[in-house]
Amino acid sequence: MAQKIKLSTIAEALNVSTATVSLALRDSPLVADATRERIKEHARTIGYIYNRRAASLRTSRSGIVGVVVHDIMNPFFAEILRSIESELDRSRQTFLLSNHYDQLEKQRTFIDTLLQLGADGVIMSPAIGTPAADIQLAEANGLPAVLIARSVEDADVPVFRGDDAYGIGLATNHLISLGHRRIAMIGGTDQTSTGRDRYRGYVMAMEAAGLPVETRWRIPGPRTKQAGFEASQQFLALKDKPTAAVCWNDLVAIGLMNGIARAGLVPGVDVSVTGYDDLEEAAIATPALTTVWNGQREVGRRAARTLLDRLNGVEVHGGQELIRPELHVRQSTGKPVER
Amino acid sequence: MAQKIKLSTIAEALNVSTATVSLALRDSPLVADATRERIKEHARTIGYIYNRRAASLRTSRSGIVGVVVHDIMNPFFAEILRSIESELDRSRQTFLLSNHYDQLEKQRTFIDTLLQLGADGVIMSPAIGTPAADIQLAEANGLPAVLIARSVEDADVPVFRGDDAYGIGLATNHLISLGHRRIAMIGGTDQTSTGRDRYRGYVMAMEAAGLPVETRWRIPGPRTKQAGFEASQQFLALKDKPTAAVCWNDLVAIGLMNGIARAGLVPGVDVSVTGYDDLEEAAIATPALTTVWNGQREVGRRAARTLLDRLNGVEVHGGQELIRPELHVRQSTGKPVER
DNA sequence: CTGAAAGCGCTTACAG
DNA sequence: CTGAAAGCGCTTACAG
Repeated sequence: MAQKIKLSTIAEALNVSTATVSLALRDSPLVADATRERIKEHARTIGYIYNRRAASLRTSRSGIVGVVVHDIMNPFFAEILRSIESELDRSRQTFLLSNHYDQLEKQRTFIDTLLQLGADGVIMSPAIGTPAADIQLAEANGLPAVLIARSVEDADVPVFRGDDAYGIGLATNHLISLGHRRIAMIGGTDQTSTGRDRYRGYVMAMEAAGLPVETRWRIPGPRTKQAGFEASQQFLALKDKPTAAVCWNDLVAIGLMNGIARAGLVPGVDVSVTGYDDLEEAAIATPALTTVWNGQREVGRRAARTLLDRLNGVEVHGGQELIRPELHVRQSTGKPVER
Repeated sequence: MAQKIKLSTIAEALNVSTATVSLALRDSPLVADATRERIKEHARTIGYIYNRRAASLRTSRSGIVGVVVHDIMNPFFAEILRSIESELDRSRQTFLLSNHYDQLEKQRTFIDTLLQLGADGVIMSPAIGTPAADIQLAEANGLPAVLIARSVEDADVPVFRGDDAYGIGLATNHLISLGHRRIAMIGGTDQTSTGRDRYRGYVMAMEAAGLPVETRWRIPGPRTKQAGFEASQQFLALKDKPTAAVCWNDLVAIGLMNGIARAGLVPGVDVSVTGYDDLEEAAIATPALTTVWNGQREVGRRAARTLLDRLNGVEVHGGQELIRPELHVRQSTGKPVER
């Protein structure tokens, strides 16, 4: 690798100042057209590489936006990420991705890295137990934050998430209207705002219909296909086995249906199952999954836009913005069959 | 946000030089223990944030490693990424992730960003059509590269991937040994080294067993669950319908099985299906999928280690390193049933 | 429209 | 063991 090419290399070769080169490369109208073209042409031919670290040290804007979620491999987040990506792409921000796997320490390390790199902002689905102080620390050091999927109490930043209580109510009421009276709730945890809201939505719907809510019908925990698959055993062994299951998300629902099928029962007939999120996969599952669309693309798009607005100095108010979910009925739910 | 805290803030407060502070914070043995502790303690209490841009401008090491793959949401890559992540984590490198969706332009933009940020290295699954020159450009500008999953002709860098011809041979031979004679190959493309190798492995196994290879039994293209699902129609309408299908990967296989089930046939009985990759999902599919373990974790781990070696100045030789796949037999394959 | 000079916040020889 | 000074490669007032 030859001598490093920098602004001054170009400046010397063309007999102009580095200031002129700098301005020309950034298409400043201050530079005469001819000069600008000459400079850009030369930069291209000698293979000049812009040094963003140097620029950012000077300007204190880095062009980096951090995104941290529980797990990027989870298709729910994957769909959100895709829409954040496409939104950010057009603004020429680089996005730095990370998982925290719900470990506060990992999340802190990532935020620290962003601060060190002088990132312009962060979009995060906060790890379980994130204190408001962690977010305030970021904000206080010039790293504006926008939350997705989960909220953090007392953190005065914008939050975009689905209306979980309402959404799970749609699924529960759908089952009730089909005639189900014993309905289980599988998966989720009380440690997240989402978990609490969904359970509350389920209980409210049951009670509004005058149906009993048995604590043993709740199997908390599962959030993955594998865990849903394993939960099927517990579900099938339940005394007064429910005829339907409201699942935490599509992954749990699909796993549960696989487990039910493995046990020789027919999901959608012997047991009605609802999912949540409406992943691409829901429509091609067997049977096709009745589920609640959770507005992933919308969440990602609005979170990204809001952050970009903040970066551009637009005044943005904190607080939750709830996306309204929709029920998508398919083949995994039907009238109850008693055997 | 108050006055920005920097090295000199600490130096002035404690009446030492910035050099001493800099050394102390990086645990240099050159600094007396007492001084070091005093400095670190003070840095902590006033909330000092290390400015990596400034440091990296000076040292020309950034602590950033780029990783770019076709699609991080694809579980095959997801598993590779997880192992890269855990390997990189212990070396305190930050990793910058990106998708290129097989678009050369996106890949180029990403590599360019890495160069501008002064990244230390890149691990990539090259986009279809990546010329060796793209990789040489990176290397020439001080960005060492390591390839995963696909190779690029004439690029003299380390490559880690599975032995695809051998692996698909395992699946094909398994079906042949069960008595299948008409075997389809679903998915994949001739535009990637992986695609060519897998098709070659299938053809070789068929010919070695003296079986005919009909071009209409090949349905190229599908690489996703959705596409596999859609391909089932074409497959089921085939003249002399094959009794088994070797699929490009687990996603295609699961999609295909869903499509077969939707048509009223029983996958694993009426049609035997094999996958490729052995994703976590393969074991809980219905029926459980017979597939070929493709060594994702191994690929990620070794690619990351090799890159870290290069960063530490260890001499590394270019060229392919093939991970040997293994057949995992489950319920989706059985003796042929003629109707 | 263009140039000379200062400065962003670190680290690294070098001197003591 | 510690300090004074130069320099990494940009951008930004300021002057002309």
